[in-house]
Amino acid sequence: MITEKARPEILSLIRQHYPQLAERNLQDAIADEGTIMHFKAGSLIMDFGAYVKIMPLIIKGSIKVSREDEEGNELFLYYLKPGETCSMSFTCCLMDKKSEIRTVAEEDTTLIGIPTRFMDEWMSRYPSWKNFVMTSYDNRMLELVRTIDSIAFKKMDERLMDYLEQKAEANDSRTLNATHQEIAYDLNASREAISRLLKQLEKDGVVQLGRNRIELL
Amino acid sequence: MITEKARPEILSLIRQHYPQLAERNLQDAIADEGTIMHFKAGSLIMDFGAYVKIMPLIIKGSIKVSREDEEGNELFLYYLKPGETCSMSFTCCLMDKKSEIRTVAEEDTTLIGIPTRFMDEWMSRYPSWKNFVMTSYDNRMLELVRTIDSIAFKKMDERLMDYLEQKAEANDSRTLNATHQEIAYDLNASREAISRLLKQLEKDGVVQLGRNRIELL
DNA sequence: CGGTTATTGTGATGTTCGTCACTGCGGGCC
DNA sequence: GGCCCGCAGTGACGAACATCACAATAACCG
Repeated sequence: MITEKARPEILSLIRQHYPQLAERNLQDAIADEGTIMHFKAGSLIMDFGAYVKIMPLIIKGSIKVSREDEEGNELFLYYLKPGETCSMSFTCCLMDKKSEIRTVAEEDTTLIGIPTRFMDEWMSRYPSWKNFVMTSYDNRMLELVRTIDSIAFKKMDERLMDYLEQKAEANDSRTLNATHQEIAYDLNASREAISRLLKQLEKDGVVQLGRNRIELL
Repeated sequence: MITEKARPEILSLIRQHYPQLAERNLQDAIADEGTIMHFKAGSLIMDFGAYVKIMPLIIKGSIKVSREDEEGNELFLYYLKPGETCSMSFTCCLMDKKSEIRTVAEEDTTLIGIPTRFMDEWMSRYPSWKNFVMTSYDNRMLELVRTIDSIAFKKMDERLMDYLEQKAEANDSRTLNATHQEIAYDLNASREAISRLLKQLEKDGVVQLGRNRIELL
């Protein structure tokens, strides 16, 4: 992970990716207090149980958010993309609580990290910040409900297709690099089941498979 | 549903059930704008797709929150109890969006309804209101993540036990009135499966079954 | 190039439900 | 009492995976 302070650059990035944060004073505050951070694809940004110290405003790339239970079962929840933030971090900040989720850089990712101590103050001071935070919450909530729908109501083949589509979008590419085992972990399924379903999808002409590679057609 | 304006009573209820909303001005505002509402057990408070017009502060009873997909599959999410509010309503208000959930009174329930147009203004004006809203969001988020854990990682017998425990708590009674079919709907399972699992739980000495009645031991 | 390791394919078998087709039971109501 | 009807119990069968045990490739590396 590489960090840098770069006031003018932050200003420009915010204006470009977060136009809804329109107040000049807020933009200045972000430029003053924020830090540009770079994460390499695959690097762990925040693990379960970690105390969150920054709130990320994502600029470039994408972040995979997932959940793990006590026994180590893992489950993919959703991706965060540029223009979005992690609402989970948000409450962790305010409440000084441990993280319930894990975040990993899906691609090479750039974000502006805001130290948590400003969250609360800005909520009262800048209406557009308040709206941004509330909207983020709402979007994440919706994302979680959709995840619930998916797990509760859909069968594995459909969940798999949804997953592949989401991953393709997060990576801006219809050709995905992933092993069947990794996918199985994300969907909390067995590798064999995923292999067989992928084979079926290939037979159906929906994907093309290679070693470590899945191409969506 | 019965509603009433009752300024002094609202003041007293708020102080009793929402001590964290400590600001006098806020309490006055709630008393001025809020309405006491009563719902009979089983009555529908808000359906899918409805536009939310009030935010409920629950005083007495409990509310069942559930989700339904396009094909009509239903799934129980969580209960709301006194001292809590429905964060989902909250964003619906702000964004003027349709509801993603259904809420039904589990017991006879009393709540204070706050018209949605005050939500936003109060957020900026009263820090304790802002904190209350943020905390509610966080709690609901956590509740959703726990629901995901339950569906994704647990088998039906464990989910059933969890469900019964939650229902017992919501109803303040270890003796529940419900048909196997109703439970099956809430867990998105088949009646037969629930019947068999309950029978097994009875054999294990965990519950005692009767017609329309389940007693937790 | 050969050997090692990561990845994928495949068959056999078991478990957890879902579905279907009934039976039995209990309570209310004519 | 006899009749319904909603609820609960039950057996048979199948579908959707999980699990286990390997075989078959493909990549990688000294």
